[in-house]
Amino acid sequence: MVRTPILNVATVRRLKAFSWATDRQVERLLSHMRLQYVEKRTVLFDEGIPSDSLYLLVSGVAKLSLRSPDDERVLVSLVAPGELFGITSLMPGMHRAFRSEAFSDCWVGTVRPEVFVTTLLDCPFAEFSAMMEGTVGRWFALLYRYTRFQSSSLRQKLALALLELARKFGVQDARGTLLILQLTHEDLADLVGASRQKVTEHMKELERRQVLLRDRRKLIVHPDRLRETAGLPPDEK
Amino acid sequence: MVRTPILNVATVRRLKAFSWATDRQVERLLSHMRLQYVEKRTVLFDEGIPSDSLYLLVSGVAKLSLRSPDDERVLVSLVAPGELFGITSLMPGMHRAFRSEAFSDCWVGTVRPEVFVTTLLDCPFAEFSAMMEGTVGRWFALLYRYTRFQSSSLRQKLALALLELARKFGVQDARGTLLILQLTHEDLADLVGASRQKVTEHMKELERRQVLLRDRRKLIVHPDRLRETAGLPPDEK
DNA sequence: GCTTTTTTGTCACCTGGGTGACACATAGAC
DNA sequence: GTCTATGTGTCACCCAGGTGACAAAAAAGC
Repeated sequence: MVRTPILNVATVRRLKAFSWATDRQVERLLSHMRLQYVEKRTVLFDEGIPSDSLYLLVSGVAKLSLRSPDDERVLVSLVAPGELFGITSLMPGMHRAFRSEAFSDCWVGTVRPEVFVTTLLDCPFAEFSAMMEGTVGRWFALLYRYTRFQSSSLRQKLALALLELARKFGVQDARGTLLILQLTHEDLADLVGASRQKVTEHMKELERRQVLLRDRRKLIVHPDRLRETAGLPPDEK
Repeated sequence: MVRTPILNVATVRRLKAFSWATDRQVERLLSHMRLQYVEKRTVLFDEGIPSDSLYLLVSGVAKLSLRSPDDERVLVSLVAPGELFGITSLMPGMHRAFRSEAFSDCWVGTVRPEVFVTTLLDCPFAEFSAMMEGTVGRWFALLYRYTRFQSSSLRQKLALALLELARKFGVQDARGTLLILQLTHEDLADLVGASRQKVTEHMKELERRQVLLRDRRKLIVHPDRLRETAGLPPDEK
């Protein structure tokens, strides 16, 4: 028989994530939190779905993972009791980057991110969330890239890196997206963690396949084809 | 001759990071921002130093990198004009995780994170910053691990992963730090992106070197020795 | 223009880690 | 206790990508 865990103000305040909050805030938060028992292996949320709740792991162990192009699963992280997860919900219009499932039987608390923010910080959620996007959004994008790197070939890593560069430094051009940046193969090698020589080889190959082309030392890339070679689903914009 | 760029309210409001702010807020922020010209290759901040300013890249390209154990540099990311960086300053007591230097000649704006937060969000910095730690702190820790993975051998990756697990799931024990978690070699393999067989081999090796030991299916690790095998500087706590 | 330095392209060779296969150990299930 | 699952240990073999070396091509100085 499963016992409902005690989740009172004192218990919660002992968690690192809430140690700075007042009793009143924690009390209010708890009154808006839905507590549920989740059996091992149950999926809490899956990659790609809209991100609209924030979770608190009360007991047990949860798991964040993602499915790589060749369908292996990458275990991104294990969540310990007392941790908040599902944090993309704090940024506007985000979708889940990882899948979350119970690694063992868990008790999980769920709150709406708006409630979480307005209760603990008393500032409008929209502003907080825009602020998060402008600041830690970069971390998130990096984490996204690096976790995908995990199970990728060099060619796929290059494609992922070039996609990120195109998003940041790309301008539309008749022939594709022009990167307004002088990058040497060595820079790219440092970015994907490979040797300069192999980067040269793969860049030639990508050029041959018309995934990109070079005008002097400027690159012009084709985002759709990059997504394809990176093994990402087409577009998603 | 270098011209000082125009940095007025209208210009800044056009940046994605500030599009949601009011004119008054942007104006106040600008009045507290120090603008400086930074020549290519100049280091803005280095890994490990206390993180106490927030930066806005006005023009040019900046670079975030880290030095790996074997002294290669990993290029973590390139920063585009209009982006904020040096974001660890928004979390309490953090140190720089990456080195930042000018990839090309740049104009860079500097603000104190307290001013940034209180101006744009009008809530106390201490609370905001504690909130960040409790929520996006996890992302940051993950990013830290994954960027170090980049230039590490499998043994080093295992050590890094085990360190993270020890921090989250470790309890002190006479023989070291006991992980209260049943992990199979397959789980570890998924975590570091390797094959189960090689993980078995390296775990045996780590056991032989007394970096860790096993009691039934529970692991007891030795954080200092893990740091050493991971190629991290000793402790830092 | 010419010279020097930096980048690119291409080798041949080596190695860390992936793969498949199978024996052994352990731990639940009954 | 026995049976079956799942986890661990260890092979032999293969391949993506690292390394070093060097020539050709672009850029940058001057």
